[in-house]
Amino acid sequence: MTPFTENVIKLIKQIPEGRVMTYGQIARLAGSPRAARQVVRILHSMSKKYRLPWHRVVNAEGKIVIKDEASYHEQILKLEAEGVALGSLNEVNLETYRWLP
DNA sequence: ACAATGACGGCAG
DNA sequence: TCTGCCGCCATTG
Repeated sequence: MTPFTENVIKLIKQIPEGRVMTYGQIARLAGSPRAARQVVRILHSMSKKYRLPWHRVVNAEGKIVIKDEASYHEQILKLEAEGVALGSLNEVNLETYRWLP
């Protein structure tokens, strides 16, 4: 476990309901501005071991770019359940929902 | 132990 | 403006 990983986990756990963060934003706050992929990896693997709100993390466009379709739909449902309005292309209005720590 | 990969992002062309 | 390539580095096979 690295400090970066811990930071990422902490940040994700801090995201309130009804808000979202982007991968790049998390990477930046965790100390590695270009390490979005690590955030992805951490989310992917850690969400299984820890209970992380991974569904509150979207890409820089506010869209969900997950490969696994089951998880993709699950994320949409969870976001809607928390009050996040999704566009016709399942995109989040980051101006409105982006969480700033 | 080593190589490939991965829910992305930014800069270059 | 839009497309594509490269960086990033922990985790997984």
